[in-house]
Amino acid sequence: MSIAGDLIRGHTDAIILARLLRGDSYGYEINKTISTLSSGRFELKEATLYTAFKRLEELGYIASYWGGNGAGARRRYYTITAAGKEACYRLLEEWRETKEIMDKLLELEEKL
Amino acid sequence: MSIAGDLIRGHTDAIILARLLRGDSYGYEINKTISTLSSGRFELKEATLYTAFKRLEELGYIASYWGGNGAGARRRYYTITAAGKEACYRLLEEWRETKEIMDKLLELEEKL
DNA sequence: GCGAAGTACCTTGACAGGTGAGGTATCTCA
DNA sequence: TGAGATACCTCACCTGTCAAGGTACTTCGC
Repeated sequence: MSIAGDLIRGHTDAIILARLLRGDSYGYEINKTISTLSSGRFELKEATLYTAFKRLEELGYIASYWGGNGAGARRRYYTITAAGKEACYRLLEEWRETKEIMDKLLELEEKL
Repeated sequence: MSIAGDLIRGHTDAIILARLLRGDSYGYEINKTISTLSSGRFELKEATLYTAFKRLEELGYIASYWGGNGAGARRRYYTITAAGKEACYRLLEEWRETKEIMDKLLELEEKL
């Protein structure tokens, strides 16, 4: 694992919601997409993914339905809800802020 | 709290090491610096900070010594070790990578 | 002289999220 | 028929955060 799990902790929800913002999807596909987009450097473990789905559904941020299976087992699709969209935008904003602050804190050359 | 604790999880070590890279310091001061640099939006809780110190010292990334007290109680100063510097550079690189990947994963407009 | 406020450190227990390991079921292709 | 890909799910464990609580010293105002 090139990127430690704790680095994505707190970001998994944002990642999943952002993915669903682009259209309904199912676990296996989301996992593949993340892996592909990150060139294999990020990897959401299956257990992490499915617990996240459960959490997000309980929060009312996503909803699920059984969809047709393509090649393989049946798929459970997820849609993002209105509340989920709001949460997603909030998380995206938080990410922007986190980046900004982290860069400031890690910067080696700035003077206090 | 504007930025949730889980967002910095996995980054606390990097923050502390990066701070020590700029010179020896002690817990209370580091905490203040972080709070100041982030305009109060980030806040490492004391318990988190001291457990991190302990962890980092056990890993051999930092070393401590009792220093003169300025105004108030005695201070325990921390220095970054050679191993700590290495770790710090590695963590900084990881942060750069994390940012890049996260931006890709959260991006709403890109086409697959 | 006394109390409040600031400086400075530390520990404990609870909690939440990530994950290894394990399990189930279906479909395709050789 | 068996391997490999697709697809889902759960449990027990580990680690890091943090609320709460504690100690001790100094300065400053009253």
